[in-house]
Amino acid sequence: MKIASWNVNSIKARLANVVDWLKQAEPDVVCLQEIKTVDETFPSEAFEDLGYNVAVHGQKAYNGVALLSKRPLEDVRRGLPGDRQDDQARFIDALIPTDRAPVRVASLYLPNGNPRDSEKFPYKLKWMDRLIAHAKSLLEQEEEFVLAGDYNVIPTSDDVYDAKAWADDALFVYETRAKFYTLSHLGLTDAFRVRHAEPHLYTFWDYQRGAWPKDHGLRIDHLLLSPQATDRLGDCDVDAYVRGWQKPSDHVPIWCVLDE
DNA sequence: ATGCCGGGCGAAGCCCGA
Repeated sequence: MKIASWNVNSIKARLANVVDWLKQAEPDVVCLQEIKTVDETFPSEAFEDLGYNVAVHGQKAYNGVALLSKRPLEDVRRGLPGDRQDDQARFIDALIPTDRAPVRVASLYLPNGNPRDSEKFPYKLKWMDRLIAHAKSLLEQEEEFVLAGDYNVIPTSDDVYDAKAWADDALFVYETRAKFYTLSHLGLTDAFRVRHAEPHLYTFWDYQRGAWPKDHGLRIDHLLLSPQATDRLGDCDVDAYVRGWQKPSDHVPIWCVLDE
């Protein structure tokens, strides 16, 4: 089962790209972020025509996440537990049956957190605390799971083109990375790093300053796997080529295969 | 790294992203 994650930066603006990529990549499950639209205007038909079931947790103009799956999407849950005041659409998960154990797949869009002296930074850290608590409860329930999405976290200096330039950014400061390590140290595996040890491989390149041709990127989209999912991990890679297409997202898909 | 690009909203120019 091939599971992919992609921050598309507006599903309406990116629909043609997403459909073209789906036809080539043929993922079984897709986690989308920054769809930037409400559930009612999400272009579900385009994906249903390709054989996908669709679950959406949308929001007008900002954020918004969705799941596409060729297998059934069961027990769909919208929103990250832990803060009833939080109305930003940044989390959806569902249980997906497979030939082996069912896998719970989450599509998450972790807050950016900049500027660091604004209320956005503590919101990011609190959101990460809630994600840690959610992962703990999934582990306690012994569900096999994949937490996929745009984490807005640069895990190490190997994951950024210029670590010094990003030293004080909310994606890379110590508090952010410490939360990410707390999450992964629960026993989760950064699937990409199982298959790729070499530094300076990215999932995001800014639209500005010629970041793509200069390969000034960041690795901020991640697939974190539970222990049982890690036991099934096959290949894992980034489809960087779509960044070179016309009208690209600034992020590219990351995917992994869970053996069956 | 300062939003220079790109999207939403809504019909110009501001908000937002990383």
